[in-house]
Amino acid sequence: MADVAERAGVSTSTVSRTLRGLSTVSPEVRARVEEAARELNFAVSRQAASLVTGRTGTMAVLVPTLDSWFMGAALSSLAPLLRAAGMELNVYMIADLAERTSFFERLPARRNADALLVFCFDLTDEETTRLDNLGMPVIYVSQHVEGRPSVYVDDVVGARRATRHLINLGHRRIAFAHTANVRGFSFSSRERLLGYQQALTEAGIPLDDDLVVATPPRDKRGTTQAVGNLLSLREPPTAVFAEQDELAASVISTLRTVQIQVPERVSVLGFDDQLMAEWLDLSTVAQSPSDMGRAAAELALELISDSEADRGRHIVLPTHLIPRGTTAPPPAPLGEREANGPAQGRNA
Amino acid sequence: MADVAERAGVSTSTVSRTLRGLSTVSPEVRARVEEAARELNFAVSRQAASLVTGRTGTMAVLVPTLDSWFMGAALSSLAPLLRAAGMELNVYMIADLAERTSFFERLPARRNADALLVFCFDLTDEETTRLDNLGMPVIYVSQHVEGRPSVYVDDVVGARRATRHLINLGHRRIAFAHTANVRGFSFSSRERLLGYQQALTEAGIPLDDDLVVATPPRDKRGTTQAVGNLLSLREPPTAVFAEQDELAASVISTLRTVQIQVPERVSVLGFDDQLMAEWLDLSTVAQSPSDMGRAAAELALELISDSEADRGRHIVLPTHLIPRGTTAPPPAPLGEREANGPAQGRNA
DNA sequence: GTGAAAGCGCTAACAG
DNA sequence: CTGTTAGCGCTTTCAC
Repeated sequence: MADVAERAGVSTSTVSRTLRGLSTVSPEVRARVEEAARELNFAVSRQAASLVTGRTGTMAVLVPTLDSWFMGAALSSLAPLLRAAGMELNVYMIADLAERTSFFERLPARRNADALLVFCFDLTDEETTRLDNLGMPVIYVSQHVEGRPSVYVDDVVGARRATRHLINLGHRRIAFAHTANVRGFSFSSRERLLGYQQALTEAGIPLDDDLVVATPPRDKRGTTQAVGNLLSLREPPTAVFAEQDELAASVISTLRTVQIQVPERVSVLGFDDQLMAEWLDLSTVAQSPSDMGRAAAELALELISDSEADRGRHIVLPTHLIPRGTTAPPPAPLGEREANGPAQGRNA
Repeated sequence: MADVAERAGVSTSTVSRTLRGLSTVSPEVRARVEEAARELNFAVSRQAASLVTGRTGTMAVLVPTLDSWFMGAALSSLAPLLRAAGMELNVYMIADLAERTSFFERLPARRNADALLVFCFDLTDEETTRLDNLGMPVIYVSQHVEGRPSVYVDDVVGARRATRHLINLGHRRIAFAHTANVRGFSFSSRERLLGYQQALTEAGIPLDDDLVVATPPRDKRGTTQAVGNLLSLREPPTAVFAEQDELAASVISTLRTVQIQVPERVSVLGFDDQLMAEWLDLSTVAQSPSDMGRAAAELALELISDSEADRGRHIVLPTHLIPRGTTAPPPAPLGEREANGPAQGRNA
């Protein structure tokens, strides 16, 4: 910066003021400084600046993974907002319990960011408390934490609607497939199960633990086994509500492999409405991680600039049921089919 | 840090030495300092540290998007390496030309990172030169730049292999579908087209521009139109090589919508080997963005710590053809089928 | 093995 | 409107 000052024939203060866009610089001096800066390829060191301002110009995000549809969409929509606000994006990815422990022990974000966005974790009270003392606004995304700023969709309601859709179609044996919860790494899964259970109970359908199956994430074999468990039940389900589109896709693929038609024999319903849902003509519950990312970024920027702002605000975004081709009425029971001909004609 | 020093009854120098793990601290003092630091929840300010060391402890990555399979996988595999090296991950996402221009003009990463990983961009010479003067190692990922460290797969070879697979199956009318190149935002696309063309030429099959179609990324309508163009040709293709799995999925979905069986009537081949390729039983060319991310991170760390290291090194990772269920021999020509009965029986 | 002191590059009063 | 000055919190000589 001294170089720029010298070249422009002014003091470093003036260079600093110019580069920060303060209006208290005369136009001609501003022009000289800007040119000098350009010629010297000068860029302000955020490090040095933050040392004195106390602000880092960085937004930190804590994520369980980066290779998921959800995180990709959320971060992609969040990034332009940060850029517009002149902030950088610092990603802390925590993939396992060891990294998690060390993160919460050392809290490396401390003093190195102006706000933290925590995505998708199922945090313990202790962890939440630890974050309270981080010295910066912490926003919870895709999860709600009592008394802290949160942005999420109502997974319970979404899952309840989804299940009701299946019930309305006439299904009574409805399975719920979820990804095995790597401890504390999936907040929504639990909530969606709850919604599923609520819908069944409301409809007077008894809960059956055998209909709830888990599979490790992105594991073809796991899905095959889970589906196998369902198919070998005394009274197998006529519909499967998968907690995520990816899982739904895997379930469909498994069913079709064994010649079980979807939706004629078994209906499958997802959650997310990823791009692939359209390709697969998958019925699903839509949520928008992009909207969540944006809302979270806006909230964070607000909390950074206005320390008076409401620190307990919850932003709840909507979900929508998108009925497509993988859900249909259940086939007629075996007895009736034999008596009345093909199930197709039952409702004609 | 002064607080920690006081609490531990030592000077800040000693605290600094302790926290950085230097061995010139006596065990008992070290213990005292560490406890004081823990009690005070102290975390070193990277900002202040970097001001004097000149190193920021940050790796910057420049990416065109975050919501793609490729970037997700690459960043997910890269993150643990950085974490192990005690570095943070700073993401610059550039989504359009305006952001791109401003990034290269201002180069905000200057002095705010120790190395820069540039992903997937089709850079101009001017941009490359600009990065040369960034004052930190710049590693190009999923693209090669003459004389600069690069990590990539050989898209030309991969695409040639893919095309050859189709030729070997008996196809002669082979289409190439690629995503419309938003100017300068897709390096691989061009290379894959080249490989496709080479394979055809080697096999003595004339190139036909009508067989090369483009569609905006992730645009169902665009795909429908592109496929429509192919189907309405005087001599339509019997195989489509899609430059990405996602595009292949979209093509298959379009074809099936109009009752054109895959692979009986038209074969479809992808590139990437995403998870969805398995669900769709999609034949494809596998590449590993995870390996690329890891290799890039390792290379970057090496270049940071060893300024003598070879700055022109290229790391080329392999691709593999994964034949699955969406590629098959072409149907017998119409004339022959009429003469000889169903195509199925032709080779019996 | 430890402390004192200088200074990294910048911003924020405060004068002028 | 601009310059001078004093740190921000750390690391790094250099003494001891």
